[in-house]
Amino acid sequence: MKNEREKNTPPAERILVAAMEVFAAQGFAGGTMEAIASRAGVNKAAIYYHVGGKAALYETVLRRFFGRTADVLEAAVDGAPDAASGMSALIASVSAQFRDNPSLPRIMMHEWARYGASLSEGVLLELGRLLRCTQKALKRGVAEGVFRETPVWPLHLAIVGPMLLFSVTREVRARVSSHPAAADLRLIMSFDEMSRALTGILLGSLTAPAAGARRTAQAENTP
Amino acid sequence: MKNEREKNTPPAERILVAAMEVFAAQGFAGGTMEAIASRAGVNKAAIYYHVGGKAALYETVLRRFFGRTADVLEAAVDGAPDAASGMSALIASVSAQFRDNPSLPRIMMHEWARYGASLSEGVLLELGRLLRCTQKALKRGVAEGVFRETPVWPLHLAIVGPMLLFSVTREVRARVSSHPAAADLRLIMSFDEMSRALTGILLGSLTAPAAGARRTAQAENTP
Amino acid sequence: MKNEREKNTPPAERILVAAMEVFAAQGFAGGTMEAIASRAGVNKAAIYYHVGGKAALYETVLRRFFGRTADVLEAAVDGAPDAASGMSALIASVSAQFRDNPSLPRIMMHEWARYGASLSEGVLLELGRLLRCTQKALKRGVAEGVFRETPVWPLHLAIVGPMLLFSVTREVRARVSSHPAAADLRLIMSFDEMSRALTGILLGSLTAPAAGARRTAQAENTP
Amino acid sequence: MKNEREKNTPPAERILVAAMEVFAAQGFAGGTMEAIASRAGVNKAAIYYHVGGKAALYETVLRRFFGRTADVLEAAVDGAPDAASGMSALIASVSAQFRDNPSLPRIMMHEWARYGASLSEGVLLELGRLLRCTQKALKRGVAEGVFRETPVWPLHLAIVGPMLLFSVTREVRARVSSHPAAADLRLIMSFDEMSRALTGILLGSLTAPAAGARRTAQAENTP
DNA sequence: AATGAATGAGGCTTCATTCAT
DNA sequence: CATGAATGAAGCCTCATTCAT
Repeated sequence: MKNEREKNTPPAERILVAAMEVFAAQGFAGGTMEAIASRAGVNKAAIYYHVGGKAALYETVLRRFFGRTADVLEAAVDGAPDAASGMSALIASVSAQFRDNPSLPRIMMHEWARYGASLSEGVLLELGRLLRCTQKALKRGVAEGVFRETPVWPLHLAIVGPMLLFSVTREVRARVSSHPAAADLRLIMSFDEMSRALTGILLGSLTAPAAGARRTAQAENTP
Repeated sequence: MKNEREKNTPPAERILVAAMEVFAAQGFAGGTMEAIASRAGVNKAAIYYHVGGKAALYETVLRRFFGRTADVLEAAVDGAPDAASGMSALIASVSAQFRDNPSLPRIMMHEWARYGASLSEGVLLELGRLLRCTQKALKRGVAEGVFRETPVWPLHLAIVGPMLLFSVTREVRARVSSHPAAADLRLIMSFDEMSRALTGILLGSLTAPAAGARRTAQAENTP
Repeated sequence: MKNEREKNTPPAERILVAAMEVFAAQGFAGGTMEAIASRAGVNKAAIYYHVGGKAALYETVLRRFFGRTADVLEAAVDGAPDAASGMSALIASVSAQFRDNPSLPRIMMHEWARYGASLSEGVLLELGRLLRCTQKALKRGVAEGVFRETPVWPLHLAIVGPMLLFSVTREVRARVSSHPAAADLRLIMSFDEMSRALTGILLGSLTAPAAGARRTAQAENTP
Repeated sequence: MKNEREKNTPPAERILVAAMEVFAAQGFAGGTMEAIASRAGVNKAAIYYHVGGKAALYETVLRRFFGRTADVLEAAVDGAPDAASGMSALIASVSAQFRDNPSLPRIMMHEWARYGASLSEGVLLELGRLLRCTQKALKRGVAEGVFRETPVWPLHLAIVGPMLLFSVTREVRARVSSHPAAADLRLIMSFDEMSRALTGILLGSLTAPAAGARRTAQAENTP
């Protein structure tokens, strides 16, 4: 019962937010309607009245929040002055989204782990928009001649995967960081630092003269 | 009830494997003792006799399979002739582990998404070993003068994150790939291809003259 | 939402008809206010405004439709020129009532099966009028010397019982009649045919010289 | 919690009996698992363990008790020395079944009123056996030359319908019989009396020289 | 070592009913 | 008059766990 805004936000909206948080923390199976209702400050039956059953609620949450994220990423990519800063902005935006909406990465991970059991056509469309952002940022760089030709899909994974993992390990890292055995690992790091480090890795590779890739292939085949 | 080996494997082992698979697909909350027992070909009560309750079973699964993975990765890193191939071998090993044991990435994602609610001291130690592998591979390259100084943690995430996401999206990608809108995205890719692509990106960045990083920082500050 | 007359019939009337139909098909416990409201084309709350709660609605339905039936039967019996045709008209009227208002027999059966849980004083009076119809038709025949002295109650049951069962089995008989095992049973029969067959049985018995009854008693005692 | 036999009867049996009684009194929708469990003296979950969900329980009840009734009726018809006593025995058996198992007529009426919504293939077979009993008794009489040719189905209804109605009105008749307005109706009557009265009506008609039927037809067509 | 039976707790959902507008 | 919103109570069902054998 987050009393802060309980008054001014319509129940349907409060329900969606509460559901997002509960499903993020507990997954679809683990999240209970009871927990969602109490967190949203409404009666359990109100969820059925406004949204429908558990499955409908979950799907609505997925579509809604993935859609909003896609909106933000698209804006970030489109607003950049050049290709390199477009890619940087994309990564920074992913980072910021995950930082400001910690439920997002969690619910994504739960959902992927479940074989995307609740990924309806509508949700998949929103996910597709996310992938299109990476594609657009990449294509622009290639067109401007500053990025090497690179397959989209691994690049997308290389952006989202690390940020996902970084985001969801936040609490565990904080818990573990005080442990002497973890002292040298520098587990604590801000989203900005992580975002910059990742940008460094990826932009470095995208703009390099493809030497790295060649050398890697050699290393792979040599043994 | 995988009849294949039901006869020759001791019940306790069968239970752990079944639990791994069920928890991977459904998460901790969604996986039921009934499903695990039936998949293991044993009575429900047998699980309590051999392993203990649901929480104990889950924790045992985590420790067991993370431990085995750590064993394999350590061997891969230690067996490499030089730093570059060590890093390549690490990435390839992660890829192979996820390919051959599809439950592994799923259960990891579920667990991280849940705030590591079941990450006991013992499990954390196994996870620490995983991180040490990246650290060791990186340090060696730096010592040999072929890798730039790089923070371990982002590098680790940049290896594991993409491979995790790649692994768990396998089925959904297969489902979606026939869709016309996904035609140009080349979503279908073998673990080997993905592994090589990722190796290219990361080794390229690790061995580059650090120019990328610098340029990135500029891009970030320019706007 | 039977659009046909939705406009011209007052809400209270539409509600009663809808309730009749829903209660007939689902029984008191199974019929929902939601279903009734939607079928009547009104808001759920309107039912409370116009009629009252579920129990009041049900009772109103019972009284209303049983009362109307009693009106019709009384008219049929009173309008007959002689005793035999009075009895025939009674049976034919019961048959016609059940044919034209299929909810009537169903709701009666539900109600009787429930121990007449909702049979208030008012409803019982209407039911009493039904029984009086049989009584009147019988008495007239006895007075005219064409009917044997016969107990009213068994006769009433022998009229209403078969017609009830005939009416409510309509759909199931249609479903089953195509089955080869039911081929010789001639389950499909019009209300008119059934009514005539029943009239034949009952009038035959009422007008017979009471020999049948005596012989029956012998058969019973013979073992 | 009928303490009488709670000890010696297996739970599955107790559950079926309790379900029969509860469904008879309340119908399918109105009967609750809670009520059934408590009446059977078992935990609610035990019902799911032994029988399955509500629908399965209901169907099992229908099949079981209709089947038993068919057994009894078949035996009665087959054991009679001649056609007339066969028909008498059939009617008497129906009467005795309804008397000794008051849930039977109630559940039948509920089920018919519901459009036979739960009449699966298996249950329909048992119901078919009931109809076959009437058919057999009738055919025998026709073969022996003592019964007129008569359609089976109306005869069956004329036997079962009145007895059904008689049985389920027992309590209401008792309640109403003290009312002065009902004094002359002789509503209270034993099952034996009712059975004999009905036998008189039906045997009288079956053995009559078909005069009744002819006269009836005249009466119908005259107006 | 293994299992069929049993159960208390809790989860999802429906429903009759009320109320402010 | 009419209705959208809201809710407490109750219903069906599942599940982790225990226990006697």
